[in-house]
Amino acid sequence: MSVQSIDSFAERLLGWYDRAARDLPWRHPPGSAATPDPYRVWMAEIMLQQTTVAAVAGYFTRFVQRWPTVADLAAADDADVMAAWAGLGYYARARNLLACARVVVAQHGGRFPDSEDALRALPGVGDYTAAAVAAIAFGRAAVVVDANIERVIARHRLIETPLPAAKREIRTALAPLVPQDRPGDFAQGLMDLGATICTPRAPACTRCPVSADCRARGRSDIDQLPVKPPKKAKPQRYGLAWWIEEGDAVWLVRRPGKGMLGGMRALPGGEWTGEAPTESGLVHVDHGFTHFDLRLTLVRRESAHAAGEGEWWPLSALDAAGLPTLYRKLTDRMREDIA
DNA sequence: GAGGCGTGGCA
DNA sequence: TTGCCAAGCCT
Repeated sequence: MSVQSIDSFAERLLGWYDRAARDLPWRHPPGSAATPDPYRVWMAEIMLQQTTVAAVAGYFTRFVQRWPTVADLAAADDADVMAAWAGLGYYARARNLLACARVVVAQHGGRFPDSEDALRALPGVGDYTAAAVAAIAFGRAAVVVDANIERVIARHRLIETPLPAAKREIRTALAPLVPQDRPGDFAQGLMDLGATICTPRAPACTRCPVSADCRARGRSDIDQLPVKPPKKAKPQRYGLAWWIEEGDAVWLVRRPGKGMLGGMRALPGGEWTGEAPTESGLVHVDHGFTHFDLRLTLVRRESAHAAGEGEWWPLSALDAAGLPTLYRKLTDRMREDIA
C-alpha cells in the first residue's frame, strides 16, 4: 500500500479519537452537536497548564459547581478562589483566573471572545490556551500546540532540532494537517494520543493510528524525541516557619501577591536562604519546587511575636484555610503530634 | 530567550 | 531514591 492511498492524518486521528477519547469532566462527546460552554473549556485549559488530568479533575468539578458562570467567578472573593485552588500549584494561574473572569465581564459583556487574538489578550491566556479555546469552544481552525502535540509531531516528522527552537518547525508541520470541520476534536485527539500512545517513554506504536507514515517509528531512540535542553541542578534552600498557637487557633498570614506561593495563606516565617538554620524545630519537611529544594523547619513562637497582618485560624478548620501543600505538610505533622 | 513559578505520579 | 515529567504563562 502506498502512502498516498492511506487516509489523511486528520481522518486517521479523528477515527481513533471517536473510538478512544477519554471521558473527562470538561469534555463533550466527540463530534457532539452540543456547543461546549467556553467558560468550562477555558477553566479546564487553565487548570491543565503543566498539570495532570488526574490532579485537575476534582478541582474542575468543584470550581464549576461553586461558580457556574464567569459572572459568578468574577464576583467571588479573592480569598475564596485562592483557597479553592490550594494544592493545585502555580498559583499565578488562580490570580490570573480571577483577573480574566473580571475582564470578560467588564469588557466583553460576560461572554468569552471567540477569536484567537482576542482570547490571547486575556490574563493568563497564552498561545496554547488561546488556540485551544478557539478550537474547542468556537470551532476555529487554530493550530494548537502543547507538549503532547510537540512530541507527536516531532516524532511523526522526525524533527531533531532541540526545543524550544523546534517549535517553529512543529507548528509549520502541523498547520496544514488541521481539519476545518473538527479542529477542537483534532486538537484533543492529538493530546490524547500523546498522553496515552505517543508517550515520552516506550510509546505504544503498534496501537498508533498514524504510525504508517511516522518517520520515527522503529527507531531505538524514539523516546529521545523531541530533543530537550539539559536541566540545571536545583539548589538547596532552608527556612523557618513559626507555629504560634493561642487557645484552639493558629496564626496564619497571607503571602505577598507575587513570587513564590503568591497570594496564598501561609504560616508566618523567615526568608528562605542557602544557609541551614541552627535553631532546632518541632518538625521539618522537605519540599521540591520547580527551581529549588526547600527544607522548612517549624519552630514554636509566642503569640506576642505575631506581628503584622494575619488571622487566628481554628485548628479544627485548618483544611478550609487553603494552605499550599508545603504548609499543609507541616500542619498535618503538627496535627499528628497533637493527636 | 531564559528563568521563575507547584505538585504528584511514575519508573 | 532520584529524576523526569504534565493540556504554559509571564517578565
